Amino acid sequence: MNDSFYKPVSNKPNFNSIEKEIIEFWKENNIFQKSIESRENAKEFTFYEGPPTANGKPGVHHVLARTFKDLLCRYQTMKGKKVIRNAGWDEHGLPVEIEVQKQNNLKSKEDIEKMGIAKFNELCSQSTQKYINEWEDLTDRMAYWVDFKQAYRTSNPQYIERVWSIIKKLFDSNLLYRGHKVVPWACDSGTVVSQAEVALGYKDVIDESAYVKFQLSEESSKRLFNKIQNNTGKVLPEGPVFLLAWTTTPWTLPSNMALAVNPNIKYRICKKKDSSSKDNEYVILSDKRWKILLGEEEWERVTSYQFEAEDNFCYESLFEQRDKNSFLGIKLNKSFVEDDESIGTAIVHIAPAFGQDDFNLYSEEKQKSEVSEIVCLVDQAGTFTNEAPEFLKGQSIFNENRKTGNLEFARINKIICKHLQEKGLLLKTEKYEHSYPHNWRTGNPLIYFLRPSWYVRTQDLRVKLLEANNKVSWHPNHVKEGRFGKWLENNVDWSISRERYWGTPLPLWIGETSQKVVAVGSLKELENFSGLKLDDPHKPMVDEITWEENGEKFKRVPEVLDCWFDSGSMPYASEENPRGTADYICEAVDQTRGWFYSLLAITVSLMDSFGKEPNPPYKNVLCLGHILDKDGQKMSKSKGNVINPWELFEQFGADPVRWYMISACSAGQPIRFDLAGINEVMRRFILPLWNTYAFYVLYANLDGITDDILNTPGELLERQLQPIDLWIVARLSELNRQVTDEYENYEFAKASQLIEKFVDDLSNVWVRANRSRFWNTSSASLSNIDLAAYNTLHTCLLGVCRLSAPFIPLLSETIYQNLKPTLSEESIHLTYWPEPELNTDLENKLIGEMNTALEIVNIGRSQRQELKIKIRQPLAKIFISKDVKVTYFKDFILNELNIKDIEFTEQKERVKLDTELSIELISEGLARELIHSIQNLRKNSGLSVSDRINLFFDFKSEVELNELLLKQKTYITEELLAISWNEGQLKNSSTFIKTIKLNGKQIEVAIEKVN
RNA sequence: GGGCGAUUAGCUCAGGUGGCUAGAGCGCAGCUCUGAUAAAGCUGAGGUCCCUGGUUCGAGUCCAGGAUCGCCCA
Repeated sequence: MNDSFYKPVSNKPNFNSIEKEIIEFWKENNIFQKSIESRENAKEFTFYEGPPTANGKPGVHHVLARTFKDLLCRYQTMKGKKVIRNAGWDEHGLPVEIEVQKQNNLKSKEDIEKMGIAKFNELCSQSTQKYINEWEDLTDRMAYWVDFKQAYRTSNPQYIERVWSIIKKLFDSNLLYRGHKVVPWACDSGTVVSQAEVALGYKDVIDESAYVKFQLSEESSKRLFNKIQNNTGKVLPEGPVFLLAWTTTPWTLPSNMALAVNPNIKYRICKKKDSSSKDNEYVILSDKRWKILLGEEEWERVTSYQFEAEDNFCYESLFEQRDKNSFLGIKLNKSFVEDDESIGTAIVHIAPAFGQDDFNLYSEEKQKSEVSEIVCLVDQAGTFTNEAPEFLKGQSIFNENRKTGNLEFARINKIICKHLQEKGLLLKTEKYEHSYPHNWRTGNPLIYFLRPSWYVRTQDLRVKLLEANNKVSWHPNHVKEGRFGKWLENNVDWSISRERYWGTPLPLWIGETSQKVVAVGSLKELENFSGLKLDDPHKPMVDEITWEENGEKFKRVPEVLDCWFDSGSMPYASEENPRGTADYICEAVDQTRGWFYSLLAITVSLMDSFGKEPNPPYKNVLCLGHILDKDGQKMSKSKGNVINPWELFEQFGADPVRWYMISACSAGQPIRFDLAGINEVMRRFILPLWNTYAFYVLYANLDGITDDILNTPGELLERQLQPIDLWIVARLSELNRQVTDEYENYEFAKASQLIEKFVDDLSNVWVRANRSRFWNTSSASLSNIDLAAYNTLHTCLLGVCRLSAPFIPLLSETIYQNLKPTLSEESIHLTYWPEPELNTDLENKLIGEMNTALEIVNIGRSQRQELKIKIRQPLAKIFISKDVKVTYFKDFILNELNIKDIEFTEQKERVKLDTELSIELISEGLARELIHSIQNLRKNSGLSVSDRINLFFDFKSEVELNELLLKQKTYITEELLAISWNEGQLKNSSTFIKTIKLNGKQIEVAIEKVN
């Protein structure tokens, strides 16, 4: 039918192409722009996009995040807000550099510098552009509305300039300082190795571990003996006292600065039994270990001992006399000094240059008192420096393993142990197998190594960070005080510099002699200092800018910024984004240490430097879990379980995928992504919704329904709405209320479940019970009762589409476009969020009574089943207890149960059936049996719903049956759209013939299509 | 090693402040219904609510300890 009012709808939809049409429609008509412009003077709702790095293809996890980003923005738009959302791209950072290194076979920083930093950075820049088109296409296809034209980009010179101004502000407020950081370091390539890369390179290796004797200083051992005497009364003969420490990295011993012991651990002081020796030798170690390490034969226990803060013991250097001030002595630590029965001595050798715990201990000491600089006797290539003991100077800490060709520590450890052995400072060595990080590219061991780094004093801001966090609504809530709160509570200073190339250059220039630091806040400022104009502030150009001041040369520090600082600066650094607090951000949980943190840390630091109260940069955060495959495994290329979003969209369409993600995701929990789940969503929700829509369109077109007819003679309520119509409208009204609440609470899965239940009620209760009102047998004009059915279904379809438009923007738009009343908004996404149709009292009354009616119907059905009376067989009466309030839905009950009359009586049971069958009832039951069979025949014969037919019967000798059916002739012919009723011999082969069994008796039936 | 989260039917998941005879959807079995539907309805089978203790008249829910999985940090 070409002149039908509604566009015909296929009941075998191809959602992929249907959705693509809508995307085209949006583009052609600038619907996204209109959704913002049409709210020009409205209150703003701010959304910040966490910038992805576009140096890889987007995957399903991006579809997940983008679904949740999109839906709330669309909802808020419908609520009337002006929702500005600009895309963003994170262009800097190590991941990009590594990608480029891989592609160009650059193994080390040396290789990069050989290539030239300018060339390298150019390649990095290109690498981030490579997939932007694909990102945009995917974003488009999945119907995520975000403005790419206004995208902020972290490598944009203006963006960098603004980041500079933030750094300057922090520096001027003394929130920035230069310190050190222990990092995983690859001596072979002279680079830092990222955590992710470290994880790639763990290997089990066997190292020579050493039990080393540190001699207590004379003064300290005197004090120790006195203390023991005072505490226990024991007088110990004089003799050297050694602390036994254990290390798996003897090569760090020359850089030792302290020993750590735990005040909670019980130690044992032992004395050597050897009587031939003049000296009485003592050793201190863990009580749990002395028997094993020393042995009862040669050693005796003297006393137990626990270290205290006042002890303040000192010990002698293991090697040639080093500056005494460079030793901190014996320090207490409860966290990393452990007492293990099978390993160590509970005395830990501390080399701050080569371990994070060691460095932390040093830093704490430094805060308490003046201490010397960190001792680091190995350079960044792994060679002992000139300050090292004579026998080590210029030696490498590595040697090549003859078998594997890889580097190892074996040689240097042997040399050092041998040296200590000769000096009597080594108890013994022991092979020790452990998992140790290696450079995953070269296979050589990494070391933990102290490097200079710039820090933001975020530790001092802990309280303020927590205060700001307090004002944030987290979804799920436990992240606030759990994962994120705990992270903030244990927050340390943020190391923001990286010894790399592709990043925002740190805008700090240092005077060569005075070491005076100047922070530069803009390119203009830089020009003022240097007299040089700079267009692109990246390395290496920026490093060429120097100037002289009072004869002193100022040069830039070599580092670039941590790319998290870039993205976290986004509210302040990008022109494209509105400043101020975001109403909403949404990323995966791992961003607690990433973007969630950098946004907060930068905002709070800035506020602090302006002397303002700490406030968060975001009000609501939705944390998403990670996507796993259907078996709970991480998706990875090597496992081959990665799902390509494009294939999903082609197979199912974007909206079904979105709906699956929304309905299957509990906030913050990992989601097991299963194609079977999308299929289920299709069957459970998408197809019922679509089929209900197709049903409406099919019959509305057949009945010539138009917008005018729906709207003229009057409003919905003036039509002859049946009780059941009011019920489904009440359900829609209730749904509106509930769904709105769930949206407001960020409970999107719950909202989706409510919508699914409604569509189920609409499709399987309301439509099923009201089919006949759409199925007009005669061409007579529509009754008001029938019109009311069209009105009701039309209202419900549009209603449910609007309530689910943020979730399924494409399909809801498709339906809206076909059903929307003339003069209504151009797109469903330009409409305003609907108000509930009814008041709650009326809602509750209608829904409550209908629920009772549904219960009655269930009881009736199960009674019929017990009595073995098919629904097709009409019954005369149903008796319902007077206490049951269902009068309003009387007709519904009678129709559903195929019963003629209802009577409310005093009775024990709620429901009782009158099972007596009159001739009339029997003939009607038979008629319905017959109709059912012939309808199937029509269907199987390929006739269309509206085809007219001629009916032929051969009743053979079944006279009784013939009479019974004749009584129902009118009913049967109307139902079957038959224009003639013929009895006798069946016609020739042009008809469709079937043998039908009725009441155990066989008759022959044929139908013939009328042209 | 630390932090956070999870563990409930074959599968995917619901179960504010303790009252549960533990639910839903899918799947399974039987029956029913069907001219919009790739449907639907009814009935049924299927659970030591991860384990061990504790608090309580009462614990899936609260507390302590442990196990396993995931993420983050060491």
